[in-house]
Amino acid sequence: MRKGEQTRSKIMDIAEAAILAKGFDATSIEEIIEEVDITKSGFFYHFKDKNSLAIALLRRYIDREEALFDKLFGRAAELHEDPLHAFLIGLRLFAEMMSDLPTIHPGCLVAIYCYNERLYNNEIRSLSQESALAWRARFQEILEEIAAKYPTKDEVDLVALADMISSTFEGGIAMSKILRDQNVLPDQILLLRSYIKLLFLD
Amino acid sequence: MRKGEQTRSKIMDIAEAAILAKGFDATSIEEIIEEVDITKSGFFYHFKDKNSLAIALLRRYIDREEALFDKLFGRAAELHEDPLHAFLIGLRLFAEMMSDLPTIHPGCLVAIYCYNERLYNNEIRSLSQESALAWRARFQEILEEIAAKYPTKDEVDLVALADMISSTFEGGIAMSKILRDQNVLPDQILLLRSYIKLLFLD
DNA sequence: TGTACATCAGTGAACGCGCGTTCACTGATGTAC
DNA sequence: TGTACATCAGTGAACGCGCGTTCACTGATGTAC
Repeated sequence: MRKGEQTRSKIMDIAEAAILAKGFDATSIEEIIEEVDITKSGFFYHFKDKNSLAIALLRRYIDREEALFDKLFGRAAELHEDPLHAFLIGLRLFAEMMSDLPTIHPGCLVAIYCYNERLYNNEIRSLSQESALAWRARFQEILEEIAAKYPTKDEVDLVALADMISSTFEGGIAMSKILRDQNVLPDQILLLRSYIKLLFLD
Repeated sequence: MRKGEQTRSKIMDIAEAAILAKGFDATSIEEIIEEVDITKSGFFYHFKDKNSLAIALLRRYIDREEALFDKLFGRAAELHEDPLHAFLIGLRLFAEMMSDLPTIHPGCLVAIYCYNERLYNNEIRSLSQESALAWRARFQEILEEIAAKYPTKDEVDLVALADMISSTFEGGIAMSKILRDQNVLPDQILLLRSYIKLLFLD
């Protein structure tokens, strides 16, 4: 890795942590560069303005989240050939991962941005929406495969059910933060899992 | 209502709308007073600083939310004497109310603050946590009454289940905003209702 | 009923500071010949 | 192998503006006697 790339990702790491903890506006370039140990002009060598930092962080975050879900539910599919049981395993792996964090989940950048929304910033809104639609598509596909094999015990819209995974994630993070209790997020994921089980099984 | 009180609540109304739309830091006193049509000193006559506006807004928001839940689930209890069915009715009323909003749900102040968190501000953190604990207590009581009568079809922690109502609310709002689709929130509440039904009934 | 004083609900001007941004410059490293 | 030039990865100083906050003052309304 070239030196510039190293500095650039150091800026992004530190900025992301600060933004997740305090919000975008409350995080100043000044405090970022102090921790990175470069000057302000050094920052502007890597990012043309603060907004392009925000966008770079969002892109990276979305890619990582995507990769995480690939890994998680890919692994689950390896462990069981039945789509429903694989999904239930995936949700448990997900809950375990959220439970094993050393601290409270730092938060979701997409949610942060949606609560720090500047009306003029269309790119961030579009990126966020697209990533939420990608999550929806991912889970919708899984759920349709399940529904083709298992009849549901209650009448539900599979698109809304697909959104429930993201919604549980966002809600669980928010409640974990508000209650200052890191167990809330994994517990909510397990409740979601319980619902999926009751909905499709026995 | 005295003139001062009128101005004060006008400041709060306008500030709340702006904060829910853009976040706390992104909302300047300048833009608030312009819409209220007073001078900056007029603002500081009513609030000693920006932070005390934040606290006043949070207290009012929590009180209103509390009153809304009282009304909703009180009405539901009038409509059915059985605790489970009353709760299911309450959740449907809740979903309907969120569905009938003229626009996308403006957001939850508690969540906004948790994502705009200044580390130094303990009062806001405590107020938020207390209100989340109050929501938990409210729903835990209902759920225990239900569980005493109906055995659950899956092993669940009633405290986590009580948090699920708040979590669904927060997650649904966030996903509604991210997806720019106001149906997401009521749909998620209905899925929560479906889970409660499958968990306790038949 | 009139006067004196207090409180209410603000105004107007100024201040200072932090923050994002710009711009001219620079030493170190890489590349072409 | 040495020289010329280009690119990389920044530095240092300055700027301007918006923002939260302060402070001395003021007209309107309320209250006591």
